[in-house]
Amino acid sequence: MIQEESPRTKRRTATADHAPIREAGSHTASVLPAEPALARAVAVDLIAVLVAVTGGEPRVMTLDEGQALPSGPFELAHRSLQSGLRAWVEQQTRHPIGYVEQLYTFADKDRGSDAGQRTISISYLGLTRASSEREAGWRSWYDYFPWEDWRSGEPAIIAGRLAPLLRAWAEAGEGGTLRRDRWQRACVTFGLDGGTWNEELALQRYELLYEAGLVPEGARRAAAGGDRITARAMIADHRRILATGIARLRAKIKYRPVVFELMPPTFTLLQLQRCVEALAGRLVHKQNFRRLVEQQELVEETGETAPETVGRPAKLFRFRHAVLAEREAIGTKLPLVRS
Amino acid sequence: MIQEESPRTKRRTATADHAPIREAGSHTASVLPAEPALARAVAVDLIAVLVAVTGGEPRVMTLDEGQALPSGPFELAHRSLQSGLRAWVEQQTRHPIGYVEQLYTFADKDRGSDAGQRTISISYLGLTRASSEREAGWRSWYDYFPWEDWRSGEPAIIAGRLAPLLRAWAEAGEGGTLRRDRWQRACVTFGLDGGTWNEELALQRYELLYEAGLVPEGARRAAAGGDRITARAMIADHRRILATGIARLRAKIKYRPVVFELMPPTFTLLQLQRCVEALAGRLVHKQNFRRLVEQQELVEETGETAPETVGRPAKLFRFRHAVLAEREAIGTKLPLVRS
DNA sequence: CGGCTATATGCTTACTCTGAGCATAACCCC
DNA sequence: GGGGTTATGCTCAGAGTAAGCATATAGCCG
Repeated sequence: MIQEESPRTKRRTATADHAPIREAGSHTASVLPAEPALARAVAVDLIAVLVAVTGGEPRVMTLDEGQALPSGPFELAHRSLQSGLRAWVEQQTRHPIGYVEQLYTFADKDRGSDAGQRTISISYLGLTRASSEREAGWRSWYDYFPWEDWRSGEPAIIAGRLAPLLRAWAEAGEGGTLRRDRWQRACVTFGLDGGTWNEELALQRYELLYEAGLVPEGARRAAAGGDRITARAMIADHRRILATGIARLRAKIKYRPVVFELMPPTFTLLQLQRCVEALAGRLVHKQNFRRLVEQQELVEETGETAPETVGRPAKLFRFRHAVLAEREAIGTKLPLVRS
Repeated sequence: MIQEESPRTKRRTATADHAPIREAGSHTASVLPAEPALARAVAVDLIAVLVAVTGGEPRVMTLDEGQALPSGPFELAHRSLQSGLRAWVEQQTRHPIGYVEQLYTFADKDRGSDAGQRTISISYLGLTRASSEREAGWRSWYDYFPWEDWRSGEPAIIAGRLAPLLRAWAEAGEGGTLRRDRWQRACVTFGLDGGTWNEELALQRYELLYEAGLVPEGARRAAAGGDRITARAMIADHRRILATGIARLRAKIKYRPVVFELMPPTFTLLQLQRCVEALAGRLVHKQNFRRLVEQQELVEETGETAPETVGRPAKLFRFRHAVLAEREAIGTKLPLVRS
């Protein structure tokens, strides 16, 4: 439900059409002197989707028994948003984070606690190398999105639970157009009814489930309580932020060499492939994957071979950091197998 | 220069390694009761990169004689960030904005006026259909980035001014590694020395010029004042935000059908092509462009032909809005001509 | 009317990219 | 040495795409 605009807002904007949002000459003063009350009630939070890959699983750092993403207030001492986040996270994990990227900034009204209080949440995606020890807080992100893991074929939960629930939701819509529209969206995002699975749509899928009232976070809109899906949830909109991070990372590994931020200094090509597969949630054609990685000169041989091997020993590679300077717009494309 | 962390920050984070950024159990209260002072000094601004294409030129809405992007405080009355921005912009332009997308959130310290005051700037990209009348405030974005327009071949400013200035900057670096690194970055981003031009690197190019002290905004680092480049500048970091918007839009038109947000209801394929070319800053192979647009079924014929034509009359098309529902991950790819 | 110009539109060709599969190599174990 | 396992090399066919040739349809001008 849309709240009415406050009288002050109305007065400001209705006086002149095509008037600049902010009057000329006042740009440098970010808070207009006339409206000091506006600054009072805003708090700024930083939220991190911190990702590592261990044991063949993509992990995300969580708190509170997996119910929340790490977050904390943005402080004046921080030079910038990113450095604030980076400092915190590096203190947590002891490793430097190679890669930090801003995800999205949220400020929906229902996020804050009381009225008149508002929180801006700036979320970041961070990649870190897996630590050898198993630390607390790291959870497989497929605990939260079991339908996103297609590495062993289509997850049973889709045909078993999601598809029927989504169809019921679609058919509960009022009007033929709405019904058709809902079902089409379900088919497109979840690859139902002959559609193909697109791993990059993780966020859209979660949002569709939210809209359909099929996740606990959307409980207010949900009809009955029995139609939920068996997956781990999170407080507030943290699971949505996680979905945002997953979608962004899945898209990014295809055109930027960011996977290497998750890898140890040296690795075999199969390890690299498993890492990509863990993130993408789907399998990759081995030979084509090697071809792509090698012909793009993303890696170079160390001359050694991997220890503790079962079959033929694999060569060890390291990331060619030079590519970061040489080119801007390349990455690891995924030669995906047809299902 | 990196500021020291405040004592409070140190105390909070140094007590326990691997401690959660925010203690378990306190997630829903976005501002911790123990730190009410942090919220006091933060203001939130919305900044818009509002784009239209008129007269074959990509235009951006500006204020204050082209020196600033429209911006304004985020208010409590706004339901969400995006709705706040959307409401404002629609009141300005009278047309509904078809497309709004968040760009980036900035909070660098030097943005605010006094110490102890901090501004968070959340920037958005908005697309609107060109209005027939020529309104004030719309400026070609190539006024700000003349090196970005390759539609008539390589802009003279690159070989004439930028390349020499960048080379001088590179050679002024201390140490062979730094010198080589600087020059390599210049070559990659600007396509110098046999490299190819990549129109999506608009932001990196601006940032390189900033770092080299070649734009007035980076004046503090600039050596002499005479080495600037003849282009229109903006206050604060507004030109950087504009570059962010340009880069984002140039990338997006290749995989999402957002160009149509800038087109009138019906148009010829050449008009569509000119619009894409204006945004991308480079020419496109006509026949291949048509093939791509048609075989992706992005448009449908209206049955009419364009009036006021010079040569053979062109068919009129309209955007097939159905594609937005049918597919998620398609768009207008650019069959770019080789230079 | 025929030629000229300008745009629109159709078609072909060569080349690259990529999904997919076959075949071989190098190691371990028994 | 045979079987199992992983690594690695190579080929092939189909899709996608950059580029160019050719034709169609209009206005204009002599």
